[in-house]
Amino acid sequence: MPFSNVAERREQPPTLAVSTVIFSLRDDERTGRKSLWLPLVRRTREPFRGQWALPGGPLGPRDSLLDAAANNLRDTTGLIPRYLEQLYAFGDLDRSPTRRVVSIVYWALVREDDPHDTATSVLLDDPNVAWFRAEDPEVLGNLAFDHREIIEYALWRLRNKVEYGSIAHRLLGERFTLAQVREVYEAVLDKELDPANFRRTLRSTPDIEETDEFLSGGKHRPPRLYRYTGSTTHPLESENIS
Amino acid sequence: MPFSNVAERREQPPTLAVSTVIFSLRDDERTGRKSLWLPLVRRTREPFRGQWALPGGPLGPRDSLLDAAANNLRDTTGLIPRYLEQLYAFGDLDRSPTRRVVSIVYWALVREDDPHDTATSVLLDDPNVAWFRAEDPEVLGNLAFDHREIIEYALWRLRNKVEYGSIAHRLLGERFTLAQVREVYEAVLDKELDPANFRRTLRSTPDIEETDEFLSGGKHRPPRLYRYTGSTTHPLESENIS
DNA sequence: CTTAGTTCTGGTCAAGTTGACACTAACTGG
DNA sequence: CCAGTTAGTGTCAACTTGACCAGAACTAAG
Repeated sequence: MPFSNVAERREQPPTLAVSTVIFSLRDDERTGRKSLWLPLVRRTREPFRGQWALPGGPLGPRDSLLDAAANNLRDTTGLIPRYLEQLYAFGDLDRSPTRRVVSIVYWALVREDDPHDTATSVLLDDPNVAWFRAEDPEVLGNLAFDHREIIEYALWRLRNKVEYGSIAHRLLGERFTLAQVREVYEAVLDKELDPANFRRTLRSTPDIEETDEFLSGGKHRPPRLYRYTGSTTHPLESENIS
Repeated sequence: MPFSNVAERREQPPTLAVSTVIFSLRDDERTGRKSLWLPLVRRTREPFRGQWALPGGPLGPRDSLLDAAANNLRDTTGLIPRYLEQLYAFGDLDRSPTRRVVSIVYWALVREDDPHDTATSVLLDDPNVAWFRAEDPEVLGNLAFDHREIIEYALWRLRNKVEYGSIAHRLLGERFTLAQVREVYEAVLDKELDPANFRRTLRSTPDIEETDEFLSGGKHRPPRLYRYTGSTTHPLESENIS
């Protein structure tokens, strides 16, 4: 351990790191509904060796914050999310037991079946990366650093955001049924919604556009597919990955 | 200038700084209504010497991010806001022409007549600190660094926030009339609101409580004073200044 | 003292939105 | 072709919203 006491390490200039909370929608046998999952990486070094943590790493001198988050994510998990938004900067003095670290945390929404998302292969092969239910108390209770608070804050932000904006499409594919959008809302808000009323409100927003296609294969009338148009987020919050 | 070219300075570890956008509500003769004002400090050193900039400074090794913002604000402007919330971390490579700087930006809402707010004296005596209309194009067009974008983003966040939460009371005193709350909304949203309807909606929220007092002195029927109760913000976003 | 001017405050009404729910449409699988 | 399942439409009552009216309660002018 590089510093023997708190006073000493506090004199060091703060280190800058970047981490990411990634949410995806997956089936949850426990509830029968879909719910939110997130990938974690196992720490291979002290402190917190062996415990699960958010993917992250130091800020390189040549990377913007966003690039640093995206690059690190690619390297540690194989994920290349289309959507990455800054969540919060965490800078308390005692976040890490060994050094003063300020972490800029990003959050991402990914789709299980995204073609960009090469993660499936990487994640399956690497025992140090795995997906967990975002609200599993077992998981949240044993994370490294202050990552529990970070995830809980990310969940809070997600809920707030889904309520008054449309980010649901980021968890879905290019085309989607209204029932899929409803599943997103149900997973995030954790309650059931009336399909008919939900349809009515969604169709009244200008952001979602009907296509001529239908999704067949279910044991029922094939639902129409829709497409997302429009952008309600601030430029700062919708930068694209370079 | 410490580094002669871009490639060289980019190899340096990023410097961490903290800045703050402070909004206050003041009379605006131009519109007749109240509008948002913010204090800026004149830069005394290169780069951007002589131009106006947000108050800010480097992150000290012993300060949390919030403390750093609060302390710096006190030292440069004399302001001690009750409310300080993290806005965003700005970290693009070319924000500063001389060094790589990552700035954690906070934003604050202060009241003109806050007893905490010792700023009046300091601000009046110091020619390098002054208040400006937050949306004055003259001012926004001549700021140092990327501070124009930062302020515009802060305004955007403020509008979003005031729409679905109650932060108006932070710009007002302990007790306030409903008309004062309406003035806040009118200033932030930049449109007039119907007093009767506004009253109806405000009184239906549980966050605002009637008192037995009335405000006399106006040339009209004295309005009842109200008090704010309740807290809708996430713990992370309502930390108190130490 | 009266009256004009002002804002506060309570109310009404029509239009729009929301939640609950009934019912028909269109597919699959036996 | 019939049962099962979800898609999608329609309706109704309750609630919310915006526009506006009118009385209440103060100050200031005469």
